[in-house]
Amino acid sequence: MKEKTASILVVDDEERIRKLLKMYLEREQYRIDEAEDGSIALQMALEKDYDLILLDLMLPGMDGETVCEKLRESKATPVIMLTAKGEEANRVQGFEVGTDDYIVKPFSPREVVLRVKALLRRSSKTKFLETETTTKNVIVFPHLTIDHDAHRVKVDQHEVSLTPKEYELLYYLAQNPDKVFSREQLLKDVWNYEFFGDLRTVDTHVKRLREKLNKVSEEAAEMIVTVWGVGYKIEADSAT
Amino acid sequence: MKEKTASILVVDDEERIRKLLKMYLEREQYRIDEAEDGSIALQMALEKDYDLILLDLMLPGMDGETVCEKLRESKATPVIMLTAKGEEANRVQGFEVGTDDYIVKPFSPREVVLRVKALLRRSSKTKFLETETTTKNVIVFPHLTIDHDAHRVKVDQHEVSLTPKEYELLYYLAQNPDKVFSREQLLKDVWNYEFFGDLRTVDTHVKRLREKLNKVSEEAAEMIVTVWGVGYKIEADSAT
DNA sequence: GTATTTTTTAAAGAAATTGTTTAAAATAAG
DNA sequence: CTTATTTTAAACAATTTCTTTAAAAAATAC
Repeated sequence: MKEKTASILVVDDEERIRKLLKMYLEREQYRIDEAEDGSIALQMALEKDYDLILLDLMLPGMDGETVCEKLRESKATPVIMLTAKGEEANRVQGFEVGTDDYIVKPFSPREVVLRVKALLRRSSKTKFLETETTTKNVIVFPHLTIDHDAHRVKVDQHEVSLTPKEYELLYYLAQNPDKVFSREQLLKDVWNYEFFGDLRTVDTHVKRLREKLNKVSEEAAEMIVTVWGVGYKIEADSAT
Repeated sequence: MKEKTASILVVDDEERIRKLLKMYLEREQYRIDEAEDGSIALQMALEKDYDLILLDLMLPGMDGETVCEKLRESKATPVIMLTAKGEEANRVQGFEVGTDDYIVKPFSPREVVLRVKALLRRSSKTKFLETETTTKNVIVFPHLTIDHDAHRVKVDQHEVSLTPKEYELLYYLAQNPDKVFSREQLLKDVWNYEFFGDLRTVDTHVKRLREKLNKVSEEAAEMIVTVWGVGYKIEADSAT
């Protein structure tokens, strides 16, 4: 099948959020349109066949729920809703308006990209049933295995329990083996967009991560490599 | 070689119900057609050989019973009837017009998927391969056994009596050992589609579940594992 | 219709995670 | 070899998440 880059409509009244999402999604080769007003967004979504819509709940013009509802009258475009934390975030979000997924603000860019990819994969899968390959999200290294669906990390068959941030960090590095990330970049991608903390925070997490891995296997711990003056990376071939 | 997936016709006048069913069934690799009108549904069912039909009782055009009756004149397609709560649900009349099973609204998505699988398995022994999650009738863990047919849970040979929700929750988790579910997802799948309550509801049920299991065996209780920042899972190998 | 059980909500207390700070160790460079 | 810089380590404070408890609401049985 011919690969076509998906086009995505990003709807949020805050420009910095739109730009942030746009930047990260364009990096993944998606084509991005923006809207800051609900009713305009609806118009756009009706005119053009987007592959996915990222939709803020609270919007001028028309709120996200209503946009979604009205859109559903004629289209089945997948929708990911963005909700601010207080905004009944700890309730089950209704699929009654036809939302496919939702993300709570402030999110980490990484999270959004993952969810977008997952939803696009799901929705294209239903379109072409032949693609029945059960996409298992498992990353395997010589001593380390990360099963993302089960949210489980194993070092030499031993399960290692990681905190959320530790897991996120490891998973992010593992997704791009051998690629070095600066502390700034890791903070930007893995942490949420409202966090502007100390760069040493990354060090601390790396330290704790190594510690936990090292309890099982020294080789596994040594996979997380320090690149002096630059940052950190995961080394795929830790031929120690 | 391509594997054949079952095709299902979903008939309901409410769009959100159709979409809901479609979403959950497509997730199980079934192919879904929709109809909102009774007589149109009948036409479709006669033209195409569906493997199963999910049929709402109350329908515009022609009610579910009549659809089923007329269909039976020429076809034996398995039918699951959907009935609203008050809607003469207690009358097992449904079976007289050739219904194979019936589900009372509001149902939990999980329930429908289980019933559909069960009926498909019954109606065609070898025609279809089991989809992703194999529905077993007895699930056995080191200290815990769940006999779904008997609706009975045993911890180290001792029967533990659970409330309906407690049982549903445990059974759902047990069907996907080691897989982590968010509270959100548990509420969506295990609770009925009209429930939009608090995420903490899950915590309370987990707590009581652990409590009951713990009365018999500490190991059994510890099988229900909290994954911080993510959700809950059942651990198959509780080799603590 | 009342009583009982089950489910849900709410709120306080406990536990775990995260971020900051400080000091020590390691590395690179002169 | 010495110094400056960077990274690691460890301890503490702040925050977040989870558990527990109790009480209200809903469903079910009597």
